[in-house]
Amino acid sequence: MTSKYEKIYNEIVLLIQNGTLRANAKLPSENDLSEQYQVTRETIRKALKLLSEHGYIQKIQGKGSIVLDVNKYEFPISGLVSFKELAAKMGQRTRTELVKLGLQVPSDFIKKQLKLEQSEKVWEVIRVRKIDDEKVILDKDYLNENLIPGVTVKVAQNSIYEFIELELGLVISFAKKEITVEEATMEDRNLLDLEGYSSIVVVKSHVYLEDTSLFQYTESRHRPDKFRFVDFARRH
Amino acid sequence: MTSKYEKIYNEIVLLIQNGTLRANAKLPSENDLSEQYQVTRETIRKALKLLSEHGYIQKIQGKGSIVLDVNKYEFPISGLVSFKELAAKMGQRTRTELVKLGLQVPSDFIKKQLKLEQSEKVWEVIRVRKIDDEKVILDKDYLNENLIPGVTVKVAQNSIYEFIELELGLVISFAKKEITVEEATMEDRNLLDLEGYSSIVVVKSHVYLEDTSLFQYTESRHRPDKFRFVDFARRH
DNA sequence: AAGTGGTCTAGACCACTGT
DNA sequence: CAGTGGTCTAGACCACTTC
Repeated sequence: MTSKYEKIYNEIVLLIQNGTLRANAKLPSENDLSEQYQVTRETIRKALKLLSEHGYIQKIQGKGSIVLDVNKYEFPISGLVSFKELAAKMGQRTRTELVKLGLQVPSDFIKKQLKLEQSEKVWEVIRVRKIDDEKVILDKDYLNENLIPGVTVKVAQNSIYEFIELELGLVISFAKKEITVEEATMEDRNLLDLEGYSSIVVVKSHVYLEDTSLFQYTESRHRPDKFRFVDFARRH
Repeated sequence: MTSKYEKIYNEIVLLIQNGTLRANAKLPSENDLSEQYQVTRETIRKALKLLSEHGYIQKIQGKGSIVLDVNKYEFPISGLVSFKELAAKMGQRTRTELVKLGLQVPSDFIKKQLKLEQSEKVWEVIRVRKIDDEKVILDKDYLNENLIPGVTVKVAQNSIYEFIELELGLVISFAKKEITVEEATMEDRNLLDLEGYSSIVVVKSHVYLEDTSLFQYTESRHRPDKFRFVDFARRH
């Protein structure tokens, strides 16, 4: 069940993406929109709030709402998006290789990252991401087996997030991410095509479910020249 | 004039930051809060929406709102925060050196970045940021002089954002940012203490005012070991 | 069944922008 | 001044969780 304001949001996003609403165009006023969509103004405002938060429009008091210049085919590691979802936007240029999948007693470091009690096990999933046939990203995932049971080779080769959301019916809610640059390890050198680069861009994520339980710790290790992070930020 | 929901938001943030509301504690229900603050539930919900977006709480349908574990003294380059605002959180360990301030005819590159017409001039502001007496960040700012007139040495040494918001009375609204890793230039080597590092983390920003006019292009160039980007992201 | 958050309505008043 | 977005109200119904 999608709400009215989400439907309106999606419709307007489509209008912007297919060019019906161009950059710098003015949206109809909130009153007009509430007339058009046969809902109250507050419902329109919820849709416009979403558009504004996602960088599609700018609201200006007393004037109206303006369509912003969206750079569509950016590479948005921003937000909380799985590699498979990213790859879909990049076309046929990406490929994933599963290096390792196992159910393990975690190291002290992983135990600390996942805030585990004694004797809980974790899935270790190590994957190499190829872009244009170069191995440029090393993803090391650690998943709490109590929360995420039954990870298979098939799942790891396809998409863990898809498995969690569709098969297990869980809702992924939020993540805390940290980007740093570190010296490449022996593992990085062995598994990636580093081409002489000696440092690695590391994106560390702690990912949580809707009920605030921490289910995943990930290190996504990128060759520096292939790393790009794009962000839209509003000032508060 | 701050709205009711902003006041309520600020009050609850304070309760979380000073420990009155600890991590994993449950907030009163929305009905209780609307009773407490003598406002309607929708107004409470606006305050809670803000708290949720900023990573302070998690709302769970049918259950309630839970205080999240906020890592307070992180280094949040996330969002849209000036160096001076950041420095305030880091205590007495930072210092800014103004390297260059001038009003110039822009290069083709800058003209393109700022989408300038013919013959418009820009302020070039080059500053080195020291942390613990090491020169680790090189900030190169380019400001459209038509929009931001009268930048002085004093302003550049203190805070350009403070000048824009307080002196000029303009409202900074949003930015598009991009993080990449590049080879250090001669300029980087000359102005920073690179300590043998050959690459630089570059944060490029296009910053806009409330009326969607683009007023600033910035390159913030960080020594890799001193760079850290922290982000809170919700999945949509 | 009771309590929670999620959505939606119909209306009001305000602050700001343009003419 | 009219038209815009920003805030707030009082009430309704729904979906979900817990007992």
